[in-house]
Amino acid sequence: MRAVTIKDVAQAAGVSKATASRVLSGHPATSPEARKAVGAAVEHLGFRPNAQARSLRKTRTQTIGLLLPDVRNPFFADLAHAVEQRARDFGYLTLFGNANESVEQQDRYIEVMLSQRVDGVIAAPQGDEENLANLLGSGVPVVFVDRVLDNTDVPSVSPDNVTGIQEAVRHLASQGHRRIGYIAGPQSSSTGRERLTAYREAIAGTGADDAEELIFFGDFQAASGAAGARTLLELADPPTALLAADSLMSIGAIAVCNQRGVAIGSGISFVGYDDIEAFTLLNPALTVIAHDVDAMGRIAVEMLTSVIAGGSPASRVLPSRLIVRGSTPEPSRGQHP
Amino acid sequence: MRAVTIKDVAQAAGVSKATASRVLSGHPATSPEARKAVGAAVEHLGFRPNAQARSLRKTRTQTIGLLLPDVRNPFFADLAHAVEQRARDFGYLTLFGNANESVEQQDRYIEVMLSQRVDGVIAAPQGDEENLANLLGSGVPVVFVDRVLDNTDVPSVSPDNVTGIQEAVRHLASQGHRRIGYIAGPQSSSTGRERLTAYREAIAGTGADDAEELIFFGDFQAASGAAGARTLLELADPPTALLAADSLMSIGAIAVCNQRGVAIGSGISFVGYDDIEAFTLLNPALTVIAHDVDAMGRIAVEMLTSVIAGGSPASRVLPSRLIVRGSTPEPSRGQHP
DNA sequence: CATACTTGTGGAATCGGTTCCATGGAATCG
DNA sequence: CGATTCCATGGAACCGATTCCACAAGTATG
Repeated sequence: MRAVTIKDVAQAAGVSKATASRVLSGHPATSPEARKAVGAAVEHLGFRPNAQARSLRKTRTQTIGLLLPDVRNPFFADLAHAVEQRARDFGYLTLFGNANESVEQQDRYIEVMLSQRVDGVIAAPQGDEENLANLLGSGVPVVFVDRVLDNTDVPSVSPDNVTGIQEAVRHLASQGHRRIGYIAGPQSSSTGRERLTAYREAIAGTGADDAEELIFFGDFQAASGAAGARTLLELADPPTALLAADSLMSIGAIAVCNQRGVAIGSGISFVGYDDIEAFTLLNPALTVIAHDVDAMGRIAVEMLTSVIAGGSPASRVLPSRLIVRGSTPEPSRGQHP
Repeated sequence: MRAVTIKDVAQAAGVSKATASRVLSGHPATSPEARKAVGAAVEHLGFRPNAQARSLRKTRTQTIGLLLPDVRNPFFADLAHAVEQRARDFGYLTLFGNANESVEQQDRYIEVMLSQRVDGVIAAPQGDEENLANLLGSGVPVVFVDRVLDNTDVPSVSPDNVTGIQEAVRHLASQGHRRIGYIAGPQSSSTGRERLTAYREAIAGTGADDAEELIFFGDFQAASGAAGARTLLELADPPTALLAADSLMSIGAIAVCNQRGVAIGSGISFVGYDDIEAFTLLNPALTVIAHDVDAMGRIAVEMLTSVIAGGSPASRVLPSRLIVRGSTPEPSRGQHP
């Protein structure tokens, strides 16, 4: 069962390969008769062009690579979905690479994508420039998403890591909280660093307790969120409010609070990161720092197509905002401040 | 900045293209000198073989397609991750196709995958055989995962849709529940049909109330779970326990219960489907029907490699089991039966 | 009416690898 | 020692599309 080729189509239509190809690619210099004959042959034979052969000849593959740390993280799943949908609009196929939170696997995927000759890459980078040297040195158009690397001039779309945290800290302080625990992300990522700085500045601005013991350093994974909650709850003078720097660490921390019978909303106030669907299930629902993941994915694709076309779009920072729900109630309503 | 080709490598190493190719593909008939020279040239020039050209000549692309309804569903995200990891072990790249719960997009992705000449496809099919005619008629090896299509002899890995539901219904009945509401999946999918049949048989077996009004037909999406919970809670004689046939409908239903102040665990008992991480956050934690998603993904890949190798592996059904947690408490402990 | 410009077409080259086949030299055998 | 086998190698064909180029026929222009 050999696949049908354009040669078979040409033969069946009584024209040359060249003419068949022109008809199929919508070239204007084709006669109505040729169009009709080729169309009929394609239909009859069930011809499906070989994408490999096409992209070998053209230099474009109409494929972009999307390099993510982990699809199982709801934030990245949403991002993947948004990127894929928008890429489709531009006629691009998206090749997902799941680095599985490892720089080695990230490197392997970079190699694969370059071998596949993707037309461009959208990456949420892990590690530093060195880990991405292959990609950055390849000349392939790249756009960073969610995270940024210093010392590079790669265009990026990232969330505003300052405003959301600021609003959250002020919100908690205005409710009388003085000890606000913070489960930080890894300082190797721009996101982790910027959010921590924002937390420190906001704490200083409100005059709340700035003890270093209130900060736990996690790694954006659920387990580290759990570890953070344990550590902070066991302090001699434990925090009355918790703030976590990403969705998975929020999940881990909430699980620990539940296990220990520390009731969220009454026993402790909690602000999570990313407005994922599951957070609305909690009772009370979670106050979160939200940003528009769909927009982030869409814009990343648009920026990449611009880079592919030879442009050099400016990096963008998308707004974050605090969505107040039941997990950070007014002190008068049962919260011990 | 033209890409480095094997011709450049051959030239730099002072050998022919043929020899360079043999060295690169590990052909035994190569001299140590040739290996050394080619190796050095590859290193020096930064050669990266063009996957397009290679798969054009060989008939294999070392790529498999994974066709899923929606990555944003945590169950499918986990499945995607498992498939990708296992495929990697076999030297395959995974091309994700997100059908976005639409048969049109599914069809589009089938076309893309066939054009890309994937070596095989793992699919959680939507619709019926007709919607997959292109794929099934193409001669490309296919394995179904999670869902099954009748009237086809495609090998599949699916969860045991009977045992888990049975255990859940018996568990609830043994706690004294007589009216057990069921939020069913779409009857167009094998999973939806089998789970409903299991529910009906289990209800009959325990002698609980088998009123048709206790069954709501959803579509495996969160919104339909919410609609189901609303409808069932508004019955003149509402159920004292709810059971939902997938994770997203569970999420929707739980959200509605929370909104209405119907406390899960005390106001109503609830059994969810799929043991996703977020469910453990709930307080009380959710009793669920769980199955081993990782195993499902791994086995699907193994079966597909077997089909690619010319075998015809037997379909497999993986066990489900009930994990009892706080959302279905003993009646004596605060549950009104 | 001769020249120039379109228009549709087919032959052939091309993209970057892999692989068949022929060749020459070294090793092995009777 | 001659015949056979083995090994490493290079030339050339090939995979399936696209595209350059030349050409023939038809149309517009001076």
